[in-house]
Amino acid sequence: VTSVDVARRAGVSQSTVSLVLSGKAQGRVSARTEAVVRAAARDLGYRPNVAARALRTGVARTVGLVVPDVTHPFFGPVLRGAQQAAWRAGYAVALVDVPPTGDWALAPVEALQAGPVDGLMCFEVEPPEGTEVPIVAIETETPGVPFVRFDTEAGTAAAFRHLLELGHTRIGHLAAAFEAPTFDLRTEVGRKVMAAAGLDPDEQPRAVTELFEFPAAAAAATELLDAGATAIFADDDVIAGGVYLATRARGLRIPRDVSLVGYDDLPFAQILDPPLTTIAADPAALGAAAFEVLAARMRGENGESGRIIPVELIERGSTGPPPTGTRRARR
Amino acid sequence: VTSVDVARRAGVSQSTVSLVLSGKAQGRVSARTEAVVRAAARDLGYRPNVAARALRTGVARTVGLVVPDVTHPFFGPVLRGAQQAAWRAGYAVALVDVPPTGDWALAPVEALQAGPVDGLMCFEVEPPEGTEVPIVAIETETPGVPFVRFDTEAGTAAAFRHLLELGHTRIGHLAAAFEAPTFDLRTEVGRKVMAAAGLDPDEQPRAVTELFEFPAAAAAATELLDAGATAIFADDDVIAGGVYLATRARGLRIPRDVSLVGYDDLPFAQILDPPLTTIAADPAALGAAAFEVLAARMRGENGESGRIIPVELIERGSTGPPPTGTRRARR
DNA sequence: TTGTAGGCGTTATCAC
DNA sequence: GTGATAACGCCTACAA
Repeated sequence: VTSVDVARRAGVSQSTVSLVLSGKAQGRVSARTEAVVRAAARDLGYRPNVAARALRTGVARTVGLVVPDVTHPFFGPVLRGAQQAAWRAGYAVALVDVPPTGDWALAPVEALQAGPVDGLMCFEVEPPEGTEVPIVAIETETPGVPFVRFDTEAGTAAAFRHLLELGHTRIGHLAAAFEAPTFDLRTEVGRKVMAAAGLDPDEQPRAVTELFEFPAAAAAATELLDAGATAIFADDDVIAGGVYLATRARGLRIPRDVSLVGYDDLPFAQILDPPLTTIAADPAALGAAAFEVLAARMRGENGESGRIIPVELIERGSTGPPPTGTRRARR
Repeated sequence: VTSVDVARRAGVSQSTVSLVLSGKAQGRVSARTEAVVRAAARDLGYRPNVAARALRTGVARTVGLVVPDVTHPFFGPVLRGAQQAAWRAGYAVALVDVPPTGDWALAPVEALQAGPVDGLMCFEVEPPEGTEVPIVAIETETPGVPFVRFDTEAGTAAAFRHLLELGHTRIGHLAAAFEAPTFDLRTEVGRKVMAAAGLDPDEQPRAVTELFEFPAAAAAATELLDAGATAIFADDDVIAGGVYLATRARGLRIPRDVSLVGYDDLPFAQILDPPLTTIAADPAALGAAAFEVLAARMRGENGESGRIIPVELIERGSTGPPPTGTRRARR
């Protein structure tokens, strides 16, 4: 069913149908004609063909969201936030999951360049070079590209200060191997805060996990435990989850033997035993903000260069004072 | 940059370009010409305009995946599985998150009908009526619609039998209020298995949670605890997570005081304390299978009417024998 | 082996 | 106020 069918049924020309249905009928088409057209369209269940419209107007009313791993629980809410904001603005969101490795990693993104997308939101993914459409970077930064990100500096600093105030002097960093500015920043801020507190950052243990998976994180956490850490800052709640596994295997208890701070406040943080102290970030807000910044860019406004979203330390049960000397010596 | 630009640069006609680049040049275009065209296309960075192609061919090479809640951790892997299968077949996947409530719930789906999509995969969402494109239902069943789903009967039966074999005679069902065949099936199978074991299903406690969220599930779990359940079958791992919260608040221990079986084997199941016994289902396989069935339908093959994917009981630490009479009497 | 021509369903610019 | 008419970029008979 095309606009021609509607026109025929309404007894008008096809262009009148187009005028009416695209809302440009103001003072150009009589109210009577307009009503007839609308009725005909409804009766026929007419829906404009998006391909034809896109071809004619050069606009797809679709934006792409590129993520490195749909599987990570953090993305669901991000997508939902972006989707809602986009929906309100009359846009659809195409989700693209780029394969973690390999040179063809960007193949899916390139496919989008072909025109089905009017803009791109890249989450922790380096925005492709030489793109025609507007881009917004999420949780990553590239010169000249507008961005949306969390206040990682404040979040990380809050986490380390919390541990420091509890009296810890041996704070391990359980880091993600994933290459992204947000993780680099955590390392940097952590070192700075510890240095400011009189600790030598180079003396503090550090371990790296390749995957955002519990067993991998547990292996890395074990290194930290072996290095005598009494507190651990994990780059992410999933990684923090690995610490629960590692301590359990060692017969250690959180927070009695080791304190732990995670990052993201994923839902499962609250059901762990003890519940995880973590930095809460609102992923839906991130997604929505990303779309808004992108929308402004698509409208041609170049004002806003980025947006930083606040985060918050949630103290739950996984942090406490360091163990006394005797208890620590036990192992 | 259009195919006309490529043609001009290669010194051939536009149709020759089209022939070459759509792979239909076999024995119709000379190797030399073909090489020239390809070079020109590469130099110019030509990418066919999908809108134009879709308009001309009537095919979008895109399928939609409709989910009720992107936020649930189960979907990430489903999407990834579908995405991979689709990608290999040259299709893109458009993710659509339908708002959980309200009449406009299907608005996003309707938007897709307009033509941007060649097929639809509906996850736990009632497939819309009178659709033009092929549909496959995931984890839901509608007469006449091909489906892909897990072997819920086997999974549920395995869970209940496991509890029964452990000696439990008071088995609570912590159910999701979410309206879906897969959940109805769990109730039905659970009752059947218990009846077969000589238990009166109507005597067994049952509680319902509206949301797939830990606090809500915890509230419902508390009812079951109050009703004297010594074992709980949860419709889902997230819901099972609520039981950890509820037992902790009550000072009860899993599995000493109450046994628990979840469903889905979400990643966090392994880091809970004790690790959760659950029914493992492979969500990526589900997504991939859904695309395959849909692809067959899109090819016009009407043979396969559905596919059932096996699941498996993973015994971890959350199940054990029921407490002795004395211990139970204590509370 | 290559080129010509027509049309997919819209929107937008003009005449009427 | 309304209706022809011309693109948008691509694919595909069919003609040369």
